[in-house]
Amino acid sequence: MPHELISRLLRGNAKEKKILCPLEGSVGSLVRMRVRGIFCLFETRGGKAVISCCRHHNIMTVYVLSDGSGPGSQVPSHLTRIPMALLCPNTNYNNKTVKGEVIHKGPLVRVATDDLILKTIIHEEDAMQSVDCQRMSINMVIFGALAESFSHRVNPGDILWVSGFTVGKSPTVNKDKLHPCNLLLSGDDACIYLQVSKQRPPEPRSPLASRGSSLTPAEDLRTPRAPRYTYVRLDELKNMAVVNVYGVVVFFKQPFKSRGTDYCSSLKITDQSEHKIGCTIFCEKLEDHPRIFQTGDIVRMHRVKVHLYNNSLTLVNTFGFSVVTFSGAVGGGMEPRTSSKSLQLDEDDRRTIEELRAWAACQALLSSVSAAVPLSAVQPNTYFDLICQLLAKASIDSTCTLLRVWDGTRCPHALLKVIVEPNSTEGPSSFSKHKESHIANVLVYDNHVEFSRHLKPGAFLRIYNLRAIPGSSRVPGLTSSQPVEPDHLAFHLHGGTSYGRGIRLLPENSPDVQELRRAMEAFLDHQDEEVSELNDSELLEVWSTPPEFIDGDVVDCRTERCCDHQLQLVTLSQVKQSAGGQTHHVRAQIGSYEPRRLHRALKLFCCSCSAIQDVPDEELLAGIFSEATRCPTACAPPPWALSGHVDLPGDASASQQHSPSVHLSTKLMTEGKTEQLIFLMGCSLEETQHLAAAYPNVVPVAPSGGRLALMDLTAPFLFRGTDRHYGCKRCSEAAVREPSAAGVEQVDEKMIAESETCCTSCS
DNA sequence: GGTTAGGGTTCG
Repeated sequence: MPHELISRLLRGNAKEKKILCPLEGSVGSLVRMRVRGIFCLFETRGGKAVISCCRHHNIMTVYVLSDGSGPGSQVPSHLTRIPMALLCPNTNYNNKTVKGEVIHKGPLVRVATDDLILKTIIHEEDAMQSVDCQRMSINMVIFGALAESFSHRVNPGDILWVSGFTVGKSPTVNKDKLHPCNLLLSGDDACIYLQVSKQRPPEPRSPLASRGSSLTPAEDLRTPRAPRYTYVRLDELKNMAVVNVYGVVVFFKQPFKSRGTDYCSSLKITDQSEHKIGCTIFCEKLEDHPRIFQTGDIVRMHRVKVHLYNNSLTLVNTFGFSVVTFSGAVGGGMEPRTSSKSLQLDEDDRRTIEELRAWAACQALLSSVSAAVPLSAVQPNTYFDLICQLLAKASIDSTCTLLRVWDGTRCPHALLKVIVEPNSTEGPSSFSKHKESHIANVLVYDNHVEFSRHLKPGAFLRIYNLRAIPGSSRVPGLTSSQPVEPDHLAFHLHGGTSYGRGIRLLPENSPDVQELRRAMEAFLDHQDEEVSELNDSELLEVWSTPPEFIDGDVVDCRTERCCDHQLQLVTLSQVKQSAGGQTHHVRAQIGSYEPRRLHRALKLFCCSCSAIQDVPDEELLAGIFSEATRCPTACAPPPWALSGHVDLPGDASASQQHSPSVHLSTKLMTEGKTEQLIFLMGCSLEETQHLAAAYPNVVPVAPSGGRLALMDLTAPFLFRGTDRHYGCKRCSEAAVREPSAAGVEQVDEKMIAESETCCTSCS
């Protein structure tokens, strides 16, 4: 194939890509060829091969502009800037450049074996350029090595100058309301000049990076390189050295406010050398501190300095410090906990972590440490960690705050009651009798009062070194008229940070929170049974909202009502004081609602067979997805699909050991709608959502009987942005088929549902 | 390239 033809194809419109060419060699349904450095994908059709896709595998990548003399000064002078608003298809943009700030960066998606695609949105700031807002942000599609380099180098907030691009019509303009064109970057000429956002922390200086020149070509990240970091064992530390270390946490304190400008974390780590080394971390921002949940966690620290203090070596963070924490559970997840934007995590790191986990599991390192205890197992006169959900909180006085928490289990001991004013409570001031019996009142003192100020009801917490005290003495807020209850268990979080005393917010994805949710779910299921036996007044208490009756007349009941604002606005307290049977106009903020788990109040409705089914809750869905990820079985992709692997960006890919794959319809590809529909296999719910943000239609699939199949119909069969579309378990016959979008401008849920023989019941 | 803290239970 002549090089000129391919060059034309690369720059040309979609129609030109359908040129027929003679079949060369053995061709299956798809074949890949390399012609003068250009990868072409051919699809057989009637003894001829049709070019499906072809990309130049260029090596040049993203240029990072040097700091200094002002933005844009190093962009080559032969390039003239063109306002984004003036871009239109089929125009020659040689020697032109478009400038914009990255406002969205999609994941790097691998299609076939050698091609990569990344979608990003850039925004043009300068007001002088255009008054048309829609034309101020544009989708940019980057192919090949440039996409890979972009994925590693560029982040939202960075400023780009783009050249060597072509301009095509945007297939998503109706949906995303962005510029009607796309910027397409592939081939030799495509070039990106990058000005890293000032807000972004600088990356560590690589010894490989060249210095002194105004333009620094980014490293070619596909080539294996020497390990970026070396780690020093804890028995080989030398005073005053700046080192990188790995260690198992044997002691830690949550960050606390120092007398200086920073928060201070104190921890002690060990490794196979059995040396225990204390570490002190000073950082102004809490998020830059080690995110340690429990002893046994593994930390990796870069750029800590060895100091000698009291004849012991200690580590203190120094310039360019970064830390990442992992669970210490053998065989556990590798989700990195870090604020670092440029996390590097390779096979060596994973091996080091697994080795430390395996080693620590055989050591008696953690035997003396207080483990987390559920409320059902709390013993009087002990210190323990409590993993719980905050339901409500109330300030008692300047040195004491009440946290009302639960973990779904019930403490066998009678618990201290603390009476506070309902209007001083954040969160619900009362609960059903059943739930109340599962709630622990935790009194936190002194420095923990300040931290508690930031906590919101609903948050998941780990409270460290909580003390269970029987026969409580007088409690602040208790008036003399209230009897002291001698045999009740009180929970105190004393002031100070001894023994790591403190509170930590747990993220939703932590295994502890997932376990907590299971316990709460079990509680709620049990409560549902009880509610059905409750009488009316108890129901009122549970639902907190009076039934829709006024003077015995049924009030019009709709999901949404409009207020005509004819009545005078009154306060809730005025309503409470007024006689019944009146209509009021109030404006109020929702303090709480029941049922807390809204998915219980919403149902999916099938318009074909009128079946009603529950909306699955997130945890159940996450379980279905992770189950499908865990059991990778061999699966032949359908003959109509072009298959490849997905590289998820940053942390996500680093933390997953699975290998997600993507299947694209070759038919859609030839119709120029490649990205309109992707079939995704082996991704977690979170990853699927992530990709759904970048691609208009994402169908999760799983192997079944050696073939590609839809997932269990409990799960959505289609993600469209944040919308989820479900099949009907009763009447949908789910199957994966190649969709046809001939003559259709845009792929939508209806079209997909029809081709999947799956009815949309709700979204 | 400068401070902070430098684990080891409150005293409610």
